[in-house]
Amino acid sequence: MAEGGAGPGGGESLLFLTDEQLRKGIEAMFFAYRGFTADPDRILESKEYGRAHHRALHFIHRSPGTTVNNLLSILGVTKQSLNRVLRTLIEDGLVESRVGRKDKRERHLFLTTTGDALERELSEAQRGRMRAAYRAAGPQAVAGFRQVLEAMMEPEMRRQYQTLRDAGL
Amino acid sequence: MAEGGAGPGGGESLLFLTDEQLRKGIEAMFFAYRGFTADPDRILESKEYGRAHHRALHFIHRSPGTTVNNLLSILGVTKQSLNRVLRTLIEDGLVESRVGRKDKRERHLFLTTTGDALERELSEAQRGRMRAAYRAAGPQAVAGFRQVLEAMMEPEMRRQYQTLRDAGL
DNA sequence: CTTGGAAAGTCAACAAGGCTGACATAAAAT
DNA sequence: ATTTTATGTCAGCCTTGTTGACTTTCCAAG
Repeated sequence: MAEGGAGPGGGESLLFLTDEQLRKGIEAMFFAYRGFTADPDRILESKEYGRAHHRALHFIHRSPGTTVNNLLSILGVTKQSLNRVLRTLIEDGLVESRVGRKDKRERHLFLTTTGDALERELSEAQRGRMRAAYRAAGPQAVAGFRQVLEAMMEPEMRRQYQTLRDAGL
Repeated sequence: MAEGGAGPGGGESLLFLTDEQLRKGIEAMFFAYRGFTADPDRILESKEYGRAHHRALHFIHRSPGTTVNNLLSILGVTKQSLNRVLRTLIEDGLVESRVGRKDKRERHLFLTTTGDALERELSEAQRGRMRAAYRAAGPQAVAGFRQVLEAMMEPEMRRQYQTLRDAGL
C-alpha cells in the first residue's frame, strides 16, 4: 500500500492527512462513483429513462407515501426538474400519486407493481457491485467506508441519511 | 452505530452484506458524493465554468503533458465533449496545448500559471472537506474507505487509479 | 367568511454537458 | 502509396438541471 512508515518517532502519525493522500481519496471517489452508477445506467439506457428516474424510484421505494416536497429536499433539485421526471413515471404507470387525506394539497407517492419491478431490477444491479466490493474489503473496511462518507456529507443531508439509517429501515 | 450484535454464535458474521446494509451504503455514496462536489461547484458557478472544466484541470494538473487521448480514456467521455471544454480552457489561457516532439499528431496539455491557480483554488476547497472527514473518521476508517472504493471501480478505471496511486504520485 | 400563504402543478426559455455522425487534416505506420 | 491514428470541428439531438411567471387548491388565521 505504500502507507505506514510513519515519521521519525512513529505513533499516531498524521501522514494520512497529507495533500497527496487526500488527492488519492478524491480520485478514488471520482472513479468509484462511476462504477457505482455504471450498472443501473446500462439498464436505464435500454429503457427510456435516465439516472434522475432511478433516483426518484429509489427514494419512493424507500419511503412509500412520501410527498413531493420531501422528495425535493432529499434530491436537492427544483420542483420543475423533479416534476418532469415524476410526470413521465406517473404517465407510464410506474408511480402512483395520491391526494393527501389530511392535507389534500399534498401528493403521496407510491410505486406500482411495474414501478417496483424496475426499482428492484436497478437496485439489484447496484447492490450486486456493492456486495462484491464489501465482500472483497471486509466488515472492518466497510465500517470505515461508511464513517468517512458520513463525515463527507453536507450536515443537512447527513440528517436525512441518519433519519433513515437509525429507523427500523 | 447499531451494527455489531452479530448472530447467535458471533464470529465472522456476514450481517454487513444484507440488502439493508447495502442500501445504506448506496445512499451514503449518493449523499456523500453531493458533499464531495459541493465546494468546487460553488466556486465554479461564480466563474463561467462547470464540473467538466474542473475534471479536466484536475487531471492535467496531476499528469502534466498528458495527451488528449489519455484524458479521454480517463474521463470516459467523447472527444467532442472533451474538446468543447478544452477549447474554452485554452482560449481563456488556463491550459496550454503543445504539439508532440516525437509524435507530432499528439497534443500535450499543461496548465498555465492562471490554470494552476484555479486548479489549486478548486482542489483546496475539495481537500478541505476531505481532510475534515478523514480527521473525523481516523486513519483506520480511511484505509477501509479507500479499500471499498477501489473494489467498487470498474476494472479498467481501477488500473488507471492504481497506476497513479503506486507511482511516486 | 375572507384572505394570506403554502403546496403543487404547468408553461416557457435557457444552459451545461453528455451523445452520434460526418468530415478534415496531419503524421505515423504498414 | 495506402491505411491507420490523433486530433479538431460542425451540426444536431437528449437529459437534466436552472429561473421566472402564473394558476389552482386548500389550510388556517384573522
